[in-house]
Amino acid sequence: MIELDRIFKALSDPARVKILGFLKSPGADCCTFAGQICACDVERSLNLSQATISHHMKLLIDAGLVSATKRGRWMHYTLRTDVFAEAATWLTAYAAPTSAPQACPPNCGEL
Amino acid sequence: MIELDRIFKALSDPARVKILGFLKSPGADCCTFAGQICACDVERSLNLSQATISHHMKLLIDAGLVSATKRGRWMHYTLRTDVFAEAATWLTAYAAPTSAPQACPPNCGEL
DNA sequence: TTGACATATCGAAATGTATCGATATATAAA
DNA sequence: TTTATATATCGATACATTTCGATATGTCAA
Repeated sequence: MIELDRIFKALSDPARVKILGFLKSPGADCCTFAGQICACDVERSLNLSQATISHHMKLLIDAGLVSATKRGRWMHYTLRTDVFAEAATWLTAYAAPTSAPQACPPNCGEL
Repeated sequence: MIELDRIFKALSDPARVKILGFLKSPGADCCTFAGQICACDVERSLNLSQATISHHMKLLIDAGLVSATKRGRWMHYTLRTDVFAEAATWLTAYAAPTSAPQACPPNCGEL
C-alpha cells in the first residue's frame, strides 16, 4: 500500500524530479550495475552538494519511488516502476468524468 | 503544457487531496450545477476555515487541476480531467523498465 | 592498521507553507 | 440604498523544507 501524500511530496521538488529523470535515462558515461545507478553519477548530473543529494535520495527512498543497494562503498539506485504505476493509476481515476450533473437549487449554499 | 512541479506540489497536501476527492464524488446532498461543485459544500466537507479553503482552491486552480466559475455569489469548481490525464501519462513513463543494464567497472565512481 | 574515499547525519540559515482571524470585495436581497 | 452573505485577500504565527559546511560512519586499499 503506497502513501500518496509522501509520493507527491517527493515529486514536488524540481531537484528530485531531475534525479528521477536521471535514474530513468542516465548518461552513457555512467557506470551502472544490473540497471542500478551509482550515487556518484547522480551527484555529477546535478549541481548540488553531496549532503543535499543524500537528503533527496532518502526522501525518494522513503516515498518508495526508489530502491537502494549498498555495494561496497557505493550506493546504487533504481526506480521502483511498480510504485510509479500505482501512483499513475490513482491519478488516472481523476482523469475520467464522474458523477452525473445535478440541478442546483437557486439558493445554493444555504443549509 | 502542464507544470509538473506545481501539480505535484498541489497534490502533496492531504487537505487538497481531500478536496479533490470531494470534487470527484461529492455527497448526494451537495448542490451541483452542470457537474460543478459549490465552494460552500467543499467547506462543509472539510474541517478548515473559509480562508484556508480559499487558499487551497487557489493553489489547485493555479496548478491547473481545477477550474472555477463564479455564478452569482457562489464559486463552482470542476476537476480538469485532461490535466490529471497528462500528469498520469508523465508518471506512467516511469512505470516501465528502461535502458539496458551495463557493466559496472570495479572502480565505479572514479573519474 | 592506517589513510583515503563514499555516503549519511548534524546543526544552522534561509525560505516556503498551512492555518487562522480580521477585513475587503462583490453580489443578491430587502 | 442599505444590509446580508460568499469568497478573496491580508497579516501574523507556527511549522516544514531546502540547502550547505562540518563531521561521523563505514569500507576499501596500501
